[in-house]
Amino acid sequence: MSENRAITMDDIARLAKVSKPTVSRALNDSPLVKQATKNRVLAIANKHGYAVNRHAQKLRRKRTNTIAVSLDFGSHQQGHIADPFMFELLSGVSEALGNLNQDLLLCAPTHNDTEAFRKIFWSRGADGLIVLGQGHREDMLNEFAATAFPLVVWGASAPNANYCVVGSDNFLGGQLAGRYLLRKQRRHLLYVGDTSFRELKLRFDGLVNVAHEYPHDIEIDRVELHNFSYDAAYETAKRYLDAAKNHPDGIFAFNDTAAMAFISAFRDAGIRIPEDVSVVGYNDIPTAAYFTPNLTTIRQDCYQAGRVLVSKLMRVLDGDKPKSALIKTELICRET
Amino acid sequence: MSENRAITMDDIARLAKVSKPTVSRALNDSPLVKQATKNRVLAIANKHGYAVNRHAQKLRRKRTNTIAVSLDFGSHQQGHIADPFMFELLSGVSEALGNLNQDLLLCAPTHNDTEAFRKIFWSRGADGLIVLGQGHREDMLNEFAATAFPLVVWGASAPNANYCVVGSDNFLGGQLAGRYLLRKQRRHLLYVGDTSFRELKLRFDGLVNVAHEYPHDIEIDRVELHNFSYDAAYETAKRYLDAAKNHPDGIFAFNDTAAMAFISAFRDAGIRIPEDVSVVGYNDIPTAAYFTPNLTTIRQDCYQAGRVLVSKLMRVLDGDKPKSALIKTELICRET
DNA sequence: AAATCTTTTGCAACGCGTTTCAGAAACATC
DNA sequence: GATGTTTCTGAAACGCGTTGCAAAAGATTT
Repeated sequence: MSENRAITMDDIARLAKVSKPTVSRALNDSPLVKQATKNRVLAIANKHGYAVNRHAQKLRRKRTNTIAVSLDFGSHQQGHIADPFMFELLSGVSEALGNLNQDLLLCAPTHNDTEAFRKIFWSRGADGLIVLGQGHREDMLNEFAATAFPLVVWGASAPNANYCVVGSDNFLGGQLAGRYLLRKQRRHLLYVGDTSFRELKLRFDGLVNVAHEYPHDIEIDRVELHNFSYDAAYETAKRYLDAAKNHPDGIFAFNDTAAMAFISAFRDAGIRIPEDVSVVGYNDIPTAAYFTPNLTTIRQDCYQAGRVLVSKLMRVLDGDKPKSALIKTELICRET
Repeated sequence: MSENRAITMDDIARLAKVSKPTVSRALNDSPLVKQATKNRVLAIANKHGYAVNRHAQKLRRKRTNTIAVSLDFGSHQQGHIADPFMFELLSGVSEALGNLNQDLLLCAPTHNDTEAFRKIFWSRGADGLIVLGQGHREDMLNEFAATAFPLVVWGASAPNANYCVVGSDNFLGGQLAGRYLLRKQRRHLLYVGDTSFRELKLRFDGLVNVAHEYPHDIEIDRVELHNFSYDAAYETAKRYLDAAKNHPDGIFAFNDTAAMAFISAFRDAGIRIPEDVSVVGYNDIPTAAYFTPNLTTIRQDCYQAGRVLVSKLMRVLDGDKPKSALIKTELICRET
């Protein structure tokens, strides 16, 4: 075990008394090699704990079987990190990649991610890129896609996007939330979220759409929330309540954290929830189910999301130009 | 942009009218190359968006500048995933690795991770391994370490561990929780956690230690919780309450999720929290601060954790045998 | 047994940087 | 101007698999 030089394919070849190409072919289960030879080579390789040097391999082949995944954790300074949902999404992607025997190179984008991503790609660090959370980088991503950079993005598809986007059916999500609130006899709705993000705008649109088709007059407010932390949401809720003459009776928040923050702020202001105000969140993060009150929310299937993201990317790698896709989106009703 | 053949170092050499080795040295900022030449080469390389083929590079050099990180998400079937704290830890590790220009290869261990890990290492997929959550795999890890497999583990150090372990000061964490509960005049404590995990045993020990040094008689119960999901914890809490004649007035749970589950179960049983029972969790996950009631908990500094894990591993890679280390551990008191 | 076709195997080249070592160029010393 | 140093550059080899192609071995046909 303690040889200082790593064991190579040449060693295996010598031990098996065949040539190096034969070993290579045997390990790759090539039909060119006789079964008996294959067995012998494999046995010897196993016995010696041989593993192909993947850099030599990747150098020669042109595929690296590695997918870069970009996930914005948020910075140390900001302190707060991505929505817990992103973790589940990462989990789904990880599983899907694992099933396809692809390595997962995790990248936390920094200030100039453009350069970083390009570098990874140009240097053959990965065959393609999965971006979890496009944020406001649509232009960059479009530019990437234009230069045949294989990528797939989690989010909402822009009309002019020339790359494949996989995401929750945000419009439907908004509709589901809207219908739920209207069914609860709510008439004055509040949407909480930064509509400069395409996903969040679609959720708002879905809400508005349902409200407009409703036979009664529905009032819809909107609070633009530019910071994703709980504390910022809480503060925003406070300010909103201070400024508003009458408070809404239904809230649809762009994520569960914001929903929880608004619930807390409203409660702290003496408003009863769920009696006076119904609230719907988004993502069904783990704590949503046991928040007090249990949070009604919109769930996305993160495992399906992972699978779809990965399979789309594989098609991109094959030269296809797959269509964007929507992930199963459903209301999880937790009214007590 | 659309040449089908990727640009190589030879191309840059030709364009800069120097030899390939000179380009290599210029890109690596070697003192052997004249500054003027360096500038010229770099300019040309930049202009053409050249990036070193990292597989050729890694093949030749013996370091890959890649660190594998093993993170157990839990399986699709189980559905539930790792503690949110793991996400923060991953974030910390990611940041620390990024600062050192190391790539992060994310591995979700499967049924036979032993083989998987070995393969990664033997195949030069990574220089070393960071294991987030050793679980019950101490033997495997010991075996790994014995064969000069560079690894660092997040968790608690076993007496016989021959690898470096970085983790929260679990004993201190238990003490902090214990002191907090005793300060609140609690006399009948309950520890919730699977003490077959070394970390969780230490937390229990810390609690017991403080109780024993206390001038009054303290009763300590223990519930072994083998499933990490909220629902399982809730069920366990229910069963515990059904079986117990009198309930405890202080709870220390091995993580925040379990703490929340116990709080909910106790409340659902008509027990007032925090009036009747004080509860302390562990990890300070994002939702802890805005759970109702706000959860008092033990916080670990995940960024420091990431930094320490990475720097220890770097020392292992340099042939050192660094000592295990404890991470800053503090009580976050959120009594209202 | 010779001729033909298949199935297996091996030689040599290749992919793309890095490193060793020798040699050229530039500069200093006498 | 000859000699010795120091600084810089390039030729060639190397790291380790994979692949094109030719050759060997074996099977089949005549």
